[in-house]
Amino acid sequence: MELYPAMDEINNALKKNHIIVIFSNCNVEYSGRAQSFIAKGDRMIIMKHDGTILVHKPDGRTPVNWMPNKSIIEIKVENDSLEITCTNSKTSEVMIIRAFNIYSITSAPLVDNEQLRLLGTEKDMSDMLYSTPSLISEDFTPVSREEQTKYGFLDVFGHNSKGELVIVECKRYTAGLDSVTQLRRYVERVKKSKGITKVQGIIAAPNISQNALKMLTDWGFSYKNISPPYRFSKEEEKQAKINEF
Amino acid sequence: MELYPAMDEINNALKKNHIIVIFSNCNVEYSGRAQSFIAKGDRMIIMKHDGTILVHKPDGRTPVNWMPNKSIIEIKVENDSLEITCTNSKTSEVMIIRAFNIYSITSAPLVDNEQLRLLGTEKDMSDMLYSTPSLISEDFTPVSREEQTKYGFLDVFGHNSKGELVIVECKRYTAGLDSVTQLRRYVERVKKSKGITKVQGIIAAPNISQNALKMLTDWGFSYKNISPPYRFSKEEEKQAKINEF
DNA sequence: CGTGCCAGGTGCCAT
DNA sequence: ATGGCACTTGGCACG
Repeated sequence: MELYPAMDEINNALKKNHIIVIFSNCNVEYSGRAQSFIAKGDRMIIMKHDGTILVHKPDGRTPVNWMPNKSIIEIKVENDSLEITCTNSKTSEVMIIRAFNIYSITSAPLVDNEQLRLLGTEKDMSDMLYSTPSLISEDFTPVSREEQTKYGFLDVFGHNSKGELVIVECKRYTAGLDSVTQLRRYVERVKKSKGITKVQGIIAAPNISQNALKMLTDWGFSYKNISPPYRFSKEEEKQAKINEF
Repeated sequence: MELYPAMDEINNALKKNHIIVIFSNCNVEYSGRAQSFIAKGDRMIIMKHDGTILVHKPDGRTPVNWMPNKSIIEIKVENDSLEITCTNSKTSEVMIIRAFNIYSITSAPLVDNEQLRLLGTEKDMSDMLYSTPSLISEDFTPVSREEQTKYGFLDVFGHNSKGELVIVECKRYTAGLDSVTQLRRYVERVKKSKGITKVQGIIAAPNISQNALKMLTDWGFSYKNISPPYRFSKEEEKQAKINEF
């Protein structure tokens, strides 16, 4: 495809706020939070109307280069290439794509007002523990969940029958060393704020690494094997079907 | 576009290991590590020949749904839709796309053997501090960098002239509470392993949050303002913006 | 806006 | 495979 017609076609599609996909042989230069370069190769360039730009290799889940939304696109023809300069003033980033061959340009005015509904997050997990505290222990009364208390952000926070405070840190995957240090930080913060020495710390997760478990018990905390919920409730499923029509 | 021809075109492109881009009106259902659903809307579907599948909304950097590589794609025509089922046996995930309208299908045999070269990572930063330790202090002699010592992962590890051990934790962005707890964990590990009480802990970063700085000093550690190579410091960035006008 | 923290995180490299 | 951790992390919620 010739460079000038390609430039015109892209600029037209940009003007119409279309989403644009370009298959091309190009190199990419990036400068901003870091600096990068990738030499000539066949790639897919995606331009979204919010100013997001993605450059994808033929393989892999993650774009090899990208620019955040609200980026500005400028195109000009150089000797042997289409030079696409993407700048973002907010983040002080620049990405320059030099396309030496353009195989195809596709664009379309996509409209999508729907939002993803997701179940099985850590929030769902802490909600579950809040409403069914016996999953943690018969001797646990939750007080707050997923809240920014004055002691910090605590997943589930409550007390036992002796009145001792209990802090539960949820992880939806394997808990590692970082999870334990996080719990420790919360416990220390509460201890210091309240001027008390006895606070129970619990990690609730479907799994925990060996090192993390050792560090956990060394610090006098405990582990409870709990998996996050991951299914829509009956009501939500019904609602999903209704929304479709 | 009719459903049967669309199915044939996609299957042909899959057979040829092309990268495929489909603009369509579809809903998407996901089940695996969590569960999700998004109702009908215009989206871009990308199929890569390594089995990666991405579903993009017209906006945003992140795909609304996706499947990891080595996923298997099966397509069939239902009453009113093209049903694209993506399964990954390794991760036990399933994604089902129901396309009610197919606006366009584009495919191409992209070849890309190049790899991204990236500068300004945390590794580059620890390399810099290792080769130019005076950036930390005139009284600092590094011994190892980015190595799995028997004390754990330490970014830069060394000693001062009094023979006291020094641990430097690098961050290429603003250091937060987690950075401080990470440093503390490393310092404690070394102290315990060596049976010593005096270990210097230093955070090297271009910036540090107020809370993190307080926790850092509370724990007797210190902060050194250092930017990763190839990245402007906060002040330089500000200056750069001023110079633009 | 910065700060904190989850994510269906992803990717890389180590044991 | 599991684990420990950085990432141009991205994204959101809250002070």
